Amino acid sequence: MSKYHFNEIEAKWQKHWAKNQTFKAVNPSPSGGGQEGDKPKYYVLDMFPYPSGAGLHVGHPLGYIASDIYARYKRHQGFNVLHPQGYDSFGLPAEQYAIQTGQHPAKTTEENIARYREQLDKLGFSFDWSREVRTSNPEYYKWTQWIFIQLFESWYCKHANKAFHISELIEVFEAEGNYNVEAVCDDNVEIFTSKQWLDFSETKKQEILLKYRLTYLAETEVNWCPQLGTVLANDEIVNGVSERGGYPVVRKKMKQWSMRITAYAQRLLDGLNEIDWPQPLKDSQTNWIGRSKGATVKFRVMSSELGKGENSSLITHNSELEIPVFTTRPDTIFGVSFMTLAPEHDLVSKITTAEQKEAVENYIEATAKRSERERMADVKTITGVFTGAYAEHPFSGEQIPIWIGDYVLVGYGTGAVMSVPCGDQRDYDFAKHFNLPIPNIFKDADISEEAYSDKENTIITNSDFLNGLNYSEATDKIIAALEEKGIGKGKINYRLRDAVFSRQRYWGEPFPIYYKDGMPQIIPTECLPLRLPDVEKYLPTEEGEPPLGRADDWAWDVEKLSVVSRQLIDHKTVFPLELNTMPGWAGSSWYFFRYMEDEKRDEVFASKEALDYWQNVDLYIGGSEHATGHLLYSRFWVKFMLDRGFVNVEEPFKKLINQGMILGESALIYMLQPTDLPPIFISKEIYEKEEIDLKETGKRGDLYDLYSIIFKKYNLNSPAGFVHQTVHADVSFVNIQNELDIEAFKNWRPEYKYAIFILEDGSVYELNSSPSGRPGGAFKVSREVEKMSKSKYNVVNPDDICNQYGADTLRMYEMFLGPLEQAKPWNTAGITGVHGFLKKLWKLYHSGPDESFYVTDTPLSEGQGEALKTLHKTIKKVQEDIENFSFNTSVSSFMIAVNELISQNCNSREVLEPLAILISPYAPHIAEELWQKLGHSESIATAVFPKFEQKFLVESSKEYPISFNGKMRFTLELPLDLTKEEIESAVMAHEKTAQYLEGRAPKKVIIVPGKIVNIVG
RNA sequence: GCUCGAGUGGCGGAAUUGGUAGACGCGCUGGAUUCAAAAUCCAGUGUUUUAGGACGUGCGGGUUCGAUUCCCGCCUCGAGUACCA
Repeated sequence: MSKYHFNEIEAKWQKHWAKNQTFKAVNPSPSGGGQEGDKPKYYVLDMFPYPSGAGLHVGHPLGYIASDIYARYKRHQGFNVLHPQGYDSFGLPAEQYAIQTGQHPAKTTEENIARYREQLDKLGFSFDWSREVRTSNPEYYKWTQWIFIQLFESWYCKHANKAFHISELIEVFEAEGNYNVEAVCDDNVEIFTSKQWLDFSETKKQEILLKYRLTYLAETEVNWCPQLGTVLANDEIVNGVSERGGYPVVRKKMKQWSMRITAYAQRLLDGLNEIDWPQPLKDSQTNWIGRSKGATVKFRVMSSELGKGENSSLITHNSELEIPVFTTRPDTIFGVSFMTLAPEHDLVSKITTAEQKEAVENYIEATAKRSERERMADVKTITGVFTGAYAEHPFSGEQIPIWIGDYVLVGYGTGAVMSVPCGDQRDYDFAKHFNLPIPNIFKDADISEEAYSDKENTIITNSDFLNGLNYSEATDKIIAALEEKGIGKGKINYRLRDAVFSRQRYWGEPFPIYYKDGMPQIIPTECLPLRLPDVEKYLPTEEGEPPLGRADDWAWDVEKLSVVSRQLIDHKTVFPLELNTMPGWAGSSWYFFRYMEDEKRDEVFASKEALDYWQNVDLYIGGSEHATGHLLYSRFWVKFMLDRGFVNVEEPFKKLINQGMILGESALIYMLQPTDLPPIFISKEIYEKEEIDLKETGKRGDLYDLYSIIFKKYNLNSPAGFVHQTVHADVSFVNIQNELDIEAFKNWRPEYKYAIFILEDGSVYELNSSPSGRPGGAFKVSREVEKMSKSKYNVVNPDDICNQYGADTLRMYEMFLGPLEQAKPWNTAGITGVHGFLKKLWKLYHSGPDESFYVTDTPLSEGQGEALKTLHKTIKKVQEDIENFSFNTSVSSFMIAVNELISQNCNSREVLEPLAILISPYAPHIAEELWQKLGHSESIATAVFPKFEQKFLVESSKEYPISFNGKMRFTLELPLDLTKEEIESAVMAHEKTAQYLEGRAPKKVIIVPGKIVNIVG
């Protein structure tokens, strides 16, 4: 009578939840009272998606399902749960699409969001949509701009180790100049007194302040991608090409906004100890920040004319030039035999001698031509050139030749190294290649083949006052000596660079900045948002300006306090606005705070009460690809916002889980494309057999005979070469046996319409063969596991699965696939098992006549304890599993429980009611339906999670495994309250024991009560 | 190269503190039901065997009464990162 009609049930409850706002989170009232205020809070967040035109595929929901299970579980546990969702809706694809079609990105974004929402709703997530955010929404990016202004108006004090308002810095400048200021700032800041400061012009003051601001403008060498017409951050480049599109990237100097994230390097590192994140993710942040401890040392350049003279005693130290280097091994300073500068180093042109000038210039030109990618790919080739100049060793006074080489990177450290060939492999290789001396300063170390880089197990020698010391002793002593001489000091260096924050794009947040006398000025915060202007085209201008350069109304009137036409720019009251926009990570670096606010969104980014209540994200779920992007930038912004008192947490995400990627199983087809024929497709086994035969015998076989028949038929000569290629077929044309739907495939592409197919049985399928006369053989494709992508036609849409099996099945199946954090290929082979389970679950509650709902209220009597045992075993397991994010194993537990309860003919409310709650985080729709049938009018969402009671699991006896020498031989049921001695005598008395002992006396009997018995003998 | 992770049946995977290896599901085999099919239900399913057993968690060793689990050395695969001084 009542079958499991999942489609009806799911639609019904999705509608019900939306209508009743079942999952709306409520902030406690400011007075502190209210029902919600009594509950502990819990904040579960997914990394919000970029709404792409392709829609959701089955991989997207994996993390959302996991977080939804957790959020629902926490509601059952009595928490006030915040589980919101939104869209990271600024981004390149919408803009690329706009360039191609002229369609406004806002419109495509809107459409894509609508589709995403429809797909998400079908999966039954318990999101509170009333708090949705969209980063491209002006009401939202108003606050992104606001935060930018706060960064602009802040500086970082190294002494207090936090950020302060810029006005506090100005006060210091006015009172005493900048002599005592310890700030994170540009390298080239001049020292001035308070008087000098007061005498500076306004523009000069602004210029100086810009060197201190946490976001600043600087001429920086950036990764420029000509095809995309924009700058890319380091984490947007993969293997020297752009992450999106795979276009080449070149180095280029541009005036760009940067974020002084380096100010926070140490705190970003330290914070990792406070948060519960996967170790690999923490490791990659640690590597990205790249802390290394060492020292800076200044080497004085010798006057080059004298330096090359034979009589070195004549050399005077009158050279003004110094080369600072950073080294992690100051203890090896007496091993320095040359120095190497990066080709781009500023000093190169100043120190190069006349004789070497030509060689050096040629070398610099040659390296500049090599792209970053070539330079990276070709690490083996050693190149370099001598500058002709020498430096003086700070302790021995020896002259050290100065070389340039492209193994030294201008962007790291000081762009120069002191080369110690005996201790560093790169220096060693360079020295060998150019025949430079390799003095050995390690006692008993063999450096005939390679450098000796083990710093722990060595004693320094040939090193003057460092002789006989080990690494750490020598390091301490040399740093003290350097500091005493004033030519160096201990230093921590970070690999982390300041983050470039400008993008030459349209579809991003406009900077709230205009330019007066070339200096950036902020737009008053009360005028925000500064809305993105309309443009006719989304491309850069002919002059190479970003797309915003095309906007007519894009100037700032300081009197009217509004955006006006560019025509009106007079640099007196109307000024040009910034043309760049912010990068994708701007909006995603603080969105988690926005969800906390539900009412005063116009007044604040999030109110103090909301921030105080929700604090930070308790559980964050998303992909590991954001390890060094989003997850680092968010942490940086949160630390900054804490410093300035806008929020009250040091870290945004307390616990983080990376869900593994669901991969697609692409369908690949072998193809031969003759010049005058439609393509010929070859079934998998036929092709692969031929490949093997060809390899083994060197002869072409059956497949080539088939080809010649085909070619003959069309009066063609066989092509000279048989070049096969593989093409992707849409996975929807392929069934579970990897057989292709040939007709669907032919209709897919016009060029395949007349294609010829060689089937698995060797027969040929052509256009002319009528469907009835079609040969019996199937056509098989080969499979390859790849990332799901539109271009590989391996995308599986969750909607199809939902229609066929239901959202509850999809949810449970995705969890059942394997551990959450593991990457796994999508394969629907097992889905029927999970679907069958839900049908059985339904049946368990419908054991009445004609499959009608039947649950009895009669309490279980003594003898029916088995059902309660099953229930409590399951409660225990499921609760542990959820808390350990081991969702795959709890699905098995549910299967076991339902199988057992069916065989026990259980229909008791005492068991079936708690079971419905247990399962509701996983399969919420069926659980709600059963809950309602059980007679409840309230949603199951906040029903109290069943309490595990040990008493139902107490056993009186145990089936002991009896093993001999560690091998299990038989089992023996014994009461659990026996002592060791009693167990031993019971086991020894058993006939099988004697049989396995074969007359030997046991040497030893190990008894672990409640676990095992092991007899050694 | 470096860092991290993983190797278990035909497949996805389980075994959370060292204690009966292979839970659960898929697939496969046989059976029941059916005119037939779907669906459903029942039984079996690591390999091997002389039917007692032997072997079995990437490979080789070790610790232990006992190792998928701990230690040492290797192999393979995956991810990240890369001339970082």
